[in-house]
Amino acid sequence: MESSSARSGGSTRREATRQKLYEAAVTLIAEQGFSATTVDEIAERAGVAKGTVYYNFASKSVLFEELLRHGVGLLTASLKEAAEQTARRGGTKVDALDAMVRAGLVFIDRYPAFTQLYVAELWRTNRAWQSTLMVVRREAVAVVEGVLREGVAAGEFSDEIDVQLTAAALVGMVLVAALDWKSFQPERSLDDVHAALSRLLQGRVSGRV
Amino acid sequence: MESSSARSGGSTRREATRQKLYEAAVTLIAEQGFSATTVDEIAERAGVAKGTVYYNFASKSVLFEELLRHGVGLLTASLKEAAEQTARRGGTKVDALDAMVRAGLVFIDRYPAFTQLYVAELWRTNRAWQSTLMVVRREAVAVVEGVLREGVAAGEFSDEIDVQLTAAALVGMVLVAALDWKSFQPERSLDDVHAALSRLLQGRVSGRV
DNA sequence: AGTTTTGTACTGACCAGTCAGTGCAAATCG
DNA sequence: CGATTTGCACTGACTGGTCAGTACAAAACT
Repeated sequence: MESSSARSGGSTRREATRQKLYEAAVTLIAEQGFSATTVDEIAERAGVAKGTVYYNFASKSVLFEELLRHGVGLLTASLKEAAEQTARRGGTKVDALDAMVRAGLVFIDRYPAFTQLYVAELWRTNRAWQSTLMVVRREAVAVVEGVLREGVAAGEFSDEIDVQLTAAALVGMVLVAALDWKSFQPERSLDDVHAALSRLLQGRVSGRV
Repeated sequence: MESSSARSGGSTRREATRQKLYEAAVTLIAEQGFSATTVDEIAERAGVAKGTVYYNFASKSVLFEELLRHGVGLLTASLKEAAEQTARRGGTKVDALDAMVRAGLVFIDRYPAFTQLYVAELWRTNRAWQSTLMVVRREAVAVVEGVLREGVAAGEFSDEIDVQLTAAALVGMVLVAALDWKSFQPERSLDDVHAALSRLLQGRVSGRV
């Protein structure tokens, strides 16, 4: 009954084409923006005929939306994994936050173009994929908010903190620092960057410990 | 010798038109991005003919570049002012950082569209105004870096902090938190948001004080 | 044998930038 | 004084090019 080549869903060939298109689109759109990137360019960089793009995706915007969903899905999974692993090992909530900072850095290190593109589109309004982006953002930030809330409940964090705003600020801290790293001092190591952010996170900038 | 009608520089009329064009362009580009915004739209929103745009600016990109310079100039000045005022009053460097956080929030509160657009374009590569943006960014971040460096020199901050990266992270923290505030909970007061960020800045989230 | 990809050619909407011309107020002229 | 010129600011129809999306027959995969 079962086919020998394990196929879960679509054919492998088609999946490979879609993957190539994602990769081509992500770098081009990160560099130039959505509107300035042409479908011809995407097809060419993917090494594929233009018709193939439209055989695989209903339109340019749909391609982009699926790309967004795909990418943020990876990030969210990675953040969750980091938080859960820390919990399993009996770490504190600060440890969990720190692990998530690292997971964020690893993600950005691996997919800098996606991150760039995500930031560039996130606060736009009046765009077709706005709602998709909103949903997907909530999922990611919610992971951070969850850890903060648990920390408050456990008495590890002050109950005066504003969970939502603090989560956004933490995400912003990592995002901007990492993009800066990649853009302006790419020779530095991930550990190095992580150490700097850890210090800031734990208030060891101003305070003597 | 001197003319009776004291006119310093350009005519008032022209200046007013340029201002209208700036205002129209900033909101449209923040919403849709540079490439997706047409010159016709900008002209229409400014209540001006298309030709007038080209009478006042050499091209669409030039209009945008001057807009960027103009906006970041305002921000930089405001940050400097905050730092200097704190110094004059004999505040600590943490106080100065805090004052700059507030200045940043005030700026974003007043010019949310500009901030949006700035973030969206900052990490793009291969764009015409890339170099302009780079210069202008350095100026703004340099103000924060300056305060951090002085703090280290004065022994107020650990000399192990990475000035450049920490500055970027702080800017990111304020930027993203503020955009989140404006986008998702605009009813909150500036003081409220400032308080949350202050707490984070001073490590009063996790640390017992 | 059905699915996927290719290559080429095409369409029609859209858009940055141009240009000949208008309106108007101050300056110059006769 | 009235008539004419000058220069600035602005206008909006027009042009030349670009690009998303379509069409389709032949080829390549699985």
